[in-house]
Amino acid sequence: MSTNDARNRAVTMKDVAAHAGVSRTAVSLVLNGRHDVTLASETRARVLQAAADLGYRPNAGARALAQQRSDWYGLVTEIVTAPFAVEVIKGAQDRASSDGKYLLIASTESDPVAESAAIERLLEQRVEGLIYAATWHRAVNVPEIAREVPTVLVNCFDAEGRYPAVVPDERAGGRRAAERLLAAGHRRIGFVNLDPGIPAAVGRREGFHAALREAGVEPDDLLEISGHATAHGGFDAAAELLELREPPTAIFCANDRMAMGAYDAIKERGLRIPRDIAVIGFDNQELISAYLRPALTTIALPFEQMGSVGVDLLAETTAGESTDTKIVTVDCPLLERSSV
Amino acid sequence: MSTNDARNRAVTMKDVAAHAGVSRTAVSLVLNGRHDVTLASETRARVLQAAADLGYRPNAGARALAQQRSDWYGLVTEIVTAPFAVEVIKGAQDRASSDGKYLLIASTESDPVAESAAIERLLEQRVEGLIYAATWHRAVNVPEIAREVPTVLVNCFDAEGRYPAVVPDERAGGRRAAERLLAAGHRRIGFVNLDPGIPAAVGRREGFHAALREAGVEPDDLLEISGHATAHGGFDAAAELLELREPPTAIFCANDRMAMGAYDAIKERGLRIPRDIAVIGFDNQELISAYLRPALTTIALPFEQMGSVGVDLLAETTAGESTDTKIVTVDCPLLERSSV
DNA sequence: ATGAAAGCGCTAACAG
DNA sequence: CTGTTAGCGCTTTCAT
Repeated sequence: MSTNDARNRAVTMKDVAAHAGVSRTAVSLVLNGRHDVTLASETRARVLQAAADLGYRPNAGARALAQQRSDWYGLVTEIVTAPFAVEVIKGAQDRASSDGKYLLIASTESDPVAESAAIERLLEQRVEGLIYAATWHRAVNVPEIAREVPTVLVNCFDAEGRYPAVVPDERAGGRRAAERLLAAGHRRIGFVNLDPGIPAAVGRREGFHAALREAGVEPDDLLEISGHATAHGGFDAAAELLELREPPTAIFCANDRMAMGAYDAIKERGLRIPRDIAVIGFDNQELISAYLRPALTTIALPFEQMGSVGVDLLAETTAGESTDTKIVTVDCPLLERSSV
Repeated sequence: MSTNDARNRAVTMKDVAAHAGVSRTAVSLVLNGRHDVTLASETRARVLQAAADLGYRPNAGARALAQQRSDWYGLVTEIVTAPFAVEVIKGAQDRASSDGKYLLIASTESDPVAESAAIERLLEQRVEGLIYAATWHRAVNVPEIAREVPTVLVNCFDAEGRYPAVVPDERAGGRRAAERLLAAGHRRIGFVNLDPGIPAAVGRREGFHAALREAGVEPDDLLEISGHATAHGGFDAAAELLELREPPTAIFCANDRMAMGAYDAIKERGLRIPRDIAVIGFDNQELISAYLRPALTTIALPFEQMGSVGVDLLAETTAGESTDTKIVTVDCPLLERSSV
């Protein structure tokens, strides 16, 4: 057990040096494992022993000040409303810590003023870079102040392309969903899409169509509905689809919440999933998709990976290896469960 | 737009002092809004102007070093698996920032080694206190190292009572659920409980019984089942209840996931909620409860509030106002929706 | 190989 | 009311 606690003045390098009978420099060198300078291995051992004896703990702030380098990245996100934010954080944190960097997380509520203030705070802490993450894929306006430090966007992008960004490959995801359904033999596939215009709706639809055409199926407008992106929206849209003269044998819901609603509409009609009608979702919102009956086959949004790729991009930029504002796209894998 | 950016050496207080033609002390005094000393308001104005001109931004780390006070709290939690962690973070962050404190968030995966390491890291950053939050209410073993700094537990408690803690009032929650059902006229109420032994199961059951007895209803063992705490577990348990010779007219599910399963069991039998049978949940896992059809009436777990109370407790302890390890209990409100 | 000394940006006594 | 001085804990030349 260490000998210092919050009450006693913390053990410093000076104490360690004194205890080991060496200079502060020596201590610093040893403790930082600097092998570019050669020191007597006996000295090294003495220092290590002294540090252990005294329960020495480096002061990260002091080191940052001396080195002019904080080892911190700031992550700003709308944490409150975001079941997804957690995954981005997880991915970013893991990746960052493998680089010896830490994450300072600032949550905002998409209030631009609060957002700028939050970033200001991060800059006062001298973060070396910023990750700006959105909860749904879209164009964003990053506060100007973010330009003072390398910044990368996650699950969003700058309308004028001024920042590097990482976003999900919506198109490939839509294609993958369609292909899965086609592979199961479906030809009449209903599509319950999100609000038209947003990147997720556009991309998923494009991929969906591309896959259909490649399989020789012409997309049918009658089978496509844009619903309100909730369970209720999914319920209504699915109900509409099922009332068609020639109803689809499968439904692709552009998110899991709508799929949840579609399940209800389907079950209400006494139909069985997937025997009578197959359903595939998008997002992989675990809480829903894993617990629906039957469990929902869906396309996952790779939040964790986006977080980690975001940090990669940031590391590159910080290191000055690259200053171009490329947009990296990450794949949306299929999660096979039991609804197809 | 400010005149400094990441490339140029940042503007320091010295620069501001020079620009304003005053001493560094004066700058420090003005910028910290110290009204205990009196300075010429003209000086004050000059300093402010200079700071603005130069785009001065205080260096939080340097200030912390000088003041021997970081203004940081560390929050450690199993973030990955936790849809709830976010809410605790939100509550804690809001409360902390109103005290001028920041939160350093460390996520662990309930691996004790990683956990100690994470705390070690926080201590290196010289956090003034620690909040240790669990994702489900239980007794925990906090790493010894946490003792070096004031620490409070959220949604968990130390088996030996060595730390102050804030936990949900499970008992009152269970009582509230029962009372709601009783108020709707139900007398035969099924109870699908969590794994026996855990605080949530024990407390909710006690409260449930207490309310029943007060209403003159004797708890009936036949109506109580401990299920696996998932949608499947809820499905099976509800099915069992519905097969009873005298089935219940309402079911209290000890969490929303089980309620989700119960819905399916109920609907499969052609029964309507709440007309034929009422359902009440616990936890208020929004993604589920708000989107089920009908939306689920449930008892909310007050994560956000626990986070904020946790910070309060920590502030007290840090300020030395209190060193006792009291356990604060916070209320679980009823969320009225449409299933009762 | 080791130690002395300067400095990172800021605060806080204390003297003017 | 202002300026000087001395740290805070650590890193990093630069002599020795």
